[in-house]
Amino acid sequence: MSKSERTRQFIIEQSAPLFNRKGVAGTAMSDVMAATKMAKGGLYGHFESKDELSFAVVDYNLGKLVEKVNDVVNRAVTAKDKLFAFLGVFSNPMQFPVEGGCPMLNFGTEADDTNPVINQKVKGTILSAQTKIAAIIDKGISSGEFKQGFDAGEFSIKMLTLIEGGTLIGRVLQTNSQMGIIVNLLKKEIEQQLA
Amino acid sequence: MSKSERTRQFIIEQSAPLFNRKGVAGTAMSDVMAATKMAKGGLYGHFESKDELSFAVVDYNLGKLVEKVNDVVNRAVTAKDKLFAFLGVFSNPMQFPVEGGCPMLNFGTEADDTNPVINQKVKGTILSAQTKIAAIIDKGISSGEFKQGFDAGEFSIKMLTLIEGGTLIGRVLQTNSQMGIIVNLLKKEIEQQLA
DNA sequence: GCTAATATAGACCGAACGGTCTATATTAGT
DNA sequence: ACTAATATAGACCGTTCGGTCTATATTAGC
Repeated sequence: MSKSERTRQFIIEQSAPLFNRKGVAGTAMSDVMAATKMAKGGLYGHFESKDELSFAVVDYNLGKLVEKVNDVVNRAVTAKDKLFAFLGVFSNPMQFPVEGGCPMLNFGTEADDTNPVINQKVKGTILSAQTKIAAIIDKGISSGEFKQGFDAGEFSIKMLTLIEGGTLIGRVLQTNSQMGIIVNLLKKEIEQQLA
Repeated sequence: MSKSERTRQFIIEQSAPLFNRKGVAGTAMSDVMAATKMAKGGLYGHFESKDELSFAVVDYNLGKLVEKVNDVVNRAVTAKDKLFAFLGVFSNPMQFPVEGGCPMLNFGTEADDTNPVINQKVKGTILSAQTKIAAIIDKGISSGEFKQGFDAGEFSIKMLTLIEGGTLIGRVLQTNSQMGIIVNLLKKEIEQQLA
């Protein structure tokens, strides 16, 4: 990795929590300057606009989340454990790879009306997350771990919806308790589908 | 209502969709000037800062939603119908009283880290919504409409979480279909709790 | 160690931001 | 209809925004 590439990556990493916490519109290049301790000229040598930086940062934040989920899911063996591991990432906000909460939620709400590029990125992440959940369930059914009747499509939608809704409510209420209830609820449902 | 009060209300109403769509940080006073066709001096005669206006607008948007929910819920007679009516408000985005989607979601995500005043307003609305759902269920249990075992606390959390999560995902994916699935799921669960 | 390429700092720019102020309309009370 | 109070327009202000440009460091190849 060249020096330029390393610096670019450094800028993205330092900006990631800023954008995730304050939003794209709410984060100024001066904030990025402060976080990186670089001057404006330095930054604009690596990104030709704030837009370009924000796209890279959104990719980074979404990517970190996906990476984390893949990581814990792949470490688990059974389908049930994989689903539980997936839930675990969202059940504890401290476990989040980037501070500021779930980037799907943060960038999803900000971008929906105003920023089609970012909207598309979030869209892709949400769809792939649902697909991933459904795939785990389908595999679990094939292997005989889950009942035949387990509706993978419906449950994957429900699970991700509850996760995102729970994240929002948890952040607004500044408590983890409701998310705990939600996650336990989902775990119970998963266990009921064990063959 | 005095002229001043009417004008103040007019400004709030014209600004409401702006803030709901573009967010507080994303909406400029120049946008408000355009929407109201008033000059800056006129606006600042009624609000001493953008902050004060944004607080009033958030109150208005949240209030309109609560009002709409109360309206349709009160019109229903049975507990089941009340819950269904509640869901109906969120199932169709066209039914929303203010364009730009659910203000709990919009302002909730924007404010969580940056704006304690707005955060508190959203917090209050979410809690009162959950309380309202739980109250409907409890009444339904008392009247014998619902089973004794219907867990009002848990279900109210689940229902609002699914609603908010579904709203987010619906907005990001730009489709109503997942929300339809979520709402049907909730309706089925409610019907299963009928005595 | 010299040189060519690259990376960076920081002064600078115009535009847009939130906000103020005064002169002028407009209103409401008598 | 006159006047006192109120509401409004729009010029103006300092600040901050995203972005540019040039002079200077710093790097990498030979």
